[in-house]
Amino acid sequence: MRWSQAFIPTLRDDPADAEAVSHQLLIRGGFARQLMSGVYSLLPLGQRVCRKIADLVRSEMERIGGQEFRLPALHPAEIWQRSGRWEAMGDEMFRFTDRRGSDVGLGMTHEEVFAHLAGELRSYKQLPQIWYQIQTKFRDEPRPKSGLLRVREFTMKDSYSLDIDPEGLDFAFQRHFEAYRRIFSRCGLEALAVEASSGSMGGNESVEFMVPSPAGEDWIASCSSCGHAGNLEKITSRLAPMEDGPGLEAPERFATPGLRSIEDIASFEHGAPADRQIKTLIYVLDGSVVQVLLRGDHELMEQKLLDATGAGELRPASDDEIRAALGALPGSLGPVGVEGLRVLADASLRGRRDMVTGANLDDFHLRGVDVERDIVSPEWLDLREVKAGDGCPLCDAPLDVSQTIEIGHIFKLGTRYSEALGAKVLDDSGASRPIVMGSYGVGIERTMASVVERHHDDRGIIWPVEIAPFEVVITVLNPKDVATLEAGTALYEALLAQGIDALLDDRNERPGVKFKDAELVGIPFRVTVGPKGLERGILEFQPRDVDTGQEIEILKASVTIAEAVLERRTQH
RNA sequence: CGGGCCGUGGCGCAGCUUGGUAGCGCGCCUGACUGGGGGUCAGGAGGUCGCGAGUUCAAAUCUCGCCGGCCCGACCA
Repeated sequence: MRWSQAFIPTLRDDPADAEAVSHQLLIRGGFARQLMSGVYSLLPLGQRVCRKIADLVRSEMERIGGQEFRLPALHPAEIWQRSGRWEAMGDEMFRFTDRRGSDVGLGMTHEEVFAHLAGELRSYKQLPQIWYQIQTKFRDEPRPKSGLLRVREFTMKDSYSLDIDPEGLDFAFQRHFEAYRRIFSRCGLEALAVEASSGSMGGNESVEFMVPSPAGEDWIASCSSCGHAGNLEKITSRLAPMEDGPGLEAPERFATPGLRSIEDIASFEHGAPADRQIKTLIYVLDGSVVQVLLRGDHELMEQKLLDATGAGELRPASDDEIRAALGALPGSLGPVGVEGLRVLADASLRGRRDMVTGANLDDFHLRGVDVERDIVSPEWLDLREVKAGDGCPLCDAPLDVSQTIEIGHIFKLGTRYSEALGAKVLDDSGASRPIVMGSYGVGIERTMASVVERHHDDRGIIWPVEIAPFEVVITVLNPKDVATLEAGTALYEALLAQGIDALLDDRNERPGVKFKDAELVGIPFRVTVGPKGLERGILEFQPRDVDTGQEIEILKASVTIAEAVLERRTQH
């Protein structure tokens, strides 16, 4: 491609509404443009990068035996009703009614369609299968943000494994795990594999691939000692044991006028430090009011509450609901003596004595509370949010907490979708069995944006060669100088002939403009062709990630450059 | 869905308080000079001031409504 003919609309200034680095650079560099909230056009450069990522993903899927499909984006309501997700997805699914009055949804993922197709399988002998596609997904996100990181229309590679039994699923899952490691590594990303909550996908085990970034929306905890890591929605921690005194024979009420918060009680002279308090939260879980108990210095992780109870919906109770249930308002709530309400307690409270909590009487608290003695049939669950410094659940070393982007998620689904959509095969004894499924996703544009988050400097993007829009840019300093332009063009053609993705910057621009653009756009190698060098028979060759260039002989240039590029293409 | 902010040439912004000729930088077009880090000079094009009502002799500016976008939170395979 000749830059003078290319559509690469670079901008000198960052767009005012771009916050994330990847957003700024992808817009400024001419890779993408916003069409509406959460919807972007990929320009030629962005399309080239995404195509390379998709091709790379495709090659790794084929490597583990994946077969590519092309599936509709338009889905009849019926198959989603069968899996129960037509309702469950709520407003996040784009929906419309066609001219005949049928409900149609835009596909946000393809478990249903693949499970429907899997209904054509008859025998265990046809298994295992890995089916995949790389296509557009639609999700009506409540809040699109951060450029291409969180959007409403995007490209996803999603694959599905079909097996006769859980052991087969385990194997397919492991194969995907390895494929994903290769995919992200080839993209130049060090992705952390973490234990994750499966959310509304169902299933019992899932692993997310996370890239650390300040633009991320997920928080993970990881152990630098043993490598254990998990999404904060999932991971638990080991806490230092608390030494409680004997406490009182029975809880004792005391006045706490105007004291509402854990902090208030902690600083009250007759109170207790936060870790000696019981925090009482009232939630409505699938329509019924429940008590949630945590240690005073802990926060509730709502996703854990959903996962632990299997509930579909959760919200904090209103003040009216709380008063009706407990007779007091937030600030004076406690679990002691409460009957008829489900009590969900974080495991950190187990066995604690001599605690302080609300008395269910406004402006009064109780001291000397013995959890086992005074609370009616609590259900012990892991509900608290892990904090940095908590002990690793496996090795007790302190956990780090970091902000990350989720670029891949792999799930063991089990038989939920195959049962709902009738995907069954006969096993070796002639019995009908539902196919055991796994589901595995990678966001293509999000991966591109994540690479930018990880690979940039103050001048622009620094693409890994494997997914760079072009591998080499030849900067012709003065295209009006015939000899210079001819030398640049000859090198360009020589590189193309060797299969190198080269871009010839033949624009009639000042050198500074062309250098700035090349750096902004992030092409991994730049060759500068100028009259002064030509007189000496040399060109300047400079990798984007290095500060200084090196001189190379013009006669050997195409070979030298091609070698450098090939060396940086990952081996596979 | 709650809270905050913003819509003025392609991009970044000023003008709005106190109503009266729409402005700046960059970019773009033409020409000349220049040619190793966003160069200089000269000339030029380009704006329904988000949309709609209202107030007014007069609205980018004041009022109301709507639409769109961004950020924080809630939510989120």
